[in-house]
Amino acid sequence: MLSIANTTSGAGGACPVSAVTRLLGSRWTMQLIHHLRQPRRYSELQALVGEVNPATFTQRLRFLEQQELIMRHEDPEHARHVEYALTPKGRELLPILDALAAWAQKWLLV
Amino acid sequence: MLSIANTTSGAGGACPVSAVTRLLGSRWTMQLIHHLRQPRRYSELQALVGEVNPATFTQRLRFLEQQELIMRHEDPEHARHVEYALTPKGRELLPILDALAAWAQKWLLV
DNA sequence: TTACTTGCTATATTTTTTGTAGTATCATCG
DNA sequence: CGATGATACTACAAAAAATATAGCAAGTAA
Repeated sequence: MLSIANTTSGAGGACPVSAVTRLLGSRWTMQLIHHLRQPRRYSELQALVGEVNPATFTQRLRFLEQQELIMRHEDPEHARHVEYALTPKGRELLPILDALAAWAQKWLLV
Repeated sequence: MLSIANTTSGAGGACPVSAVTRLLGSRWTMQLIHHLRQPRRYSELQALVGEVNPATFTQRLRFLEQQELIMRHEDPEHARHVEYALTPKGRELLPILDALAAWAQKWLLV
């Protein structure tokens, strides 16, 4: 039996889909990861993602860092130069985001 | 000017990932679709998804129906019997949810 | 020196989500 | 036949999340 199937019965506790949405479900998260395909600086990322509020944006970065989906790297030579990059854990979401993007291309942006 | 503007996103308008998150980004949405692998009645779905608030839950169902990801079917014989099911558009998200679940299995649930 | 950029933080306001209660309609049981 | 219970919601106040806007310290460029 598939492990996905038997988790559908519970009250959402151990269901992997609900586990995922606790990580990726809040606003901007998926865009953020998407735009971190290559390492980016704070302001760069902010511009790419769009109309994000800086407080939310920073909070999301901190959360994703804490969950080990991204890494924050501050250049000690030049402070004020901060780069964010995906961890392996985060990088493995990219094919899924690609699939979502393909779905969107097909069904949304015709 | 840097090449930020001519990428897929710019200000988030036409980026397929941001388009997707406008549909799936709010809470419960992905769980909802996941549990609609087979058609379900309102209360059944509610129990599966877990601790959802009924107002949010209904709002989400209405929104997904409006976006044509799910269909609402009311049995005319027995009113009060309502079933929700995925449309083809919605059904094509299931492999992606499977991939997310697999990612969760690997990285989240030991 | 002065102005500007970067990577944030602070605060008040708006929007979303929640908790809890309630309701109309029907079926079923006694 | 009336009481009881389930179903599919709706209503409304309160809590939580997101937003707009302003500001700030440290560095960099002119």
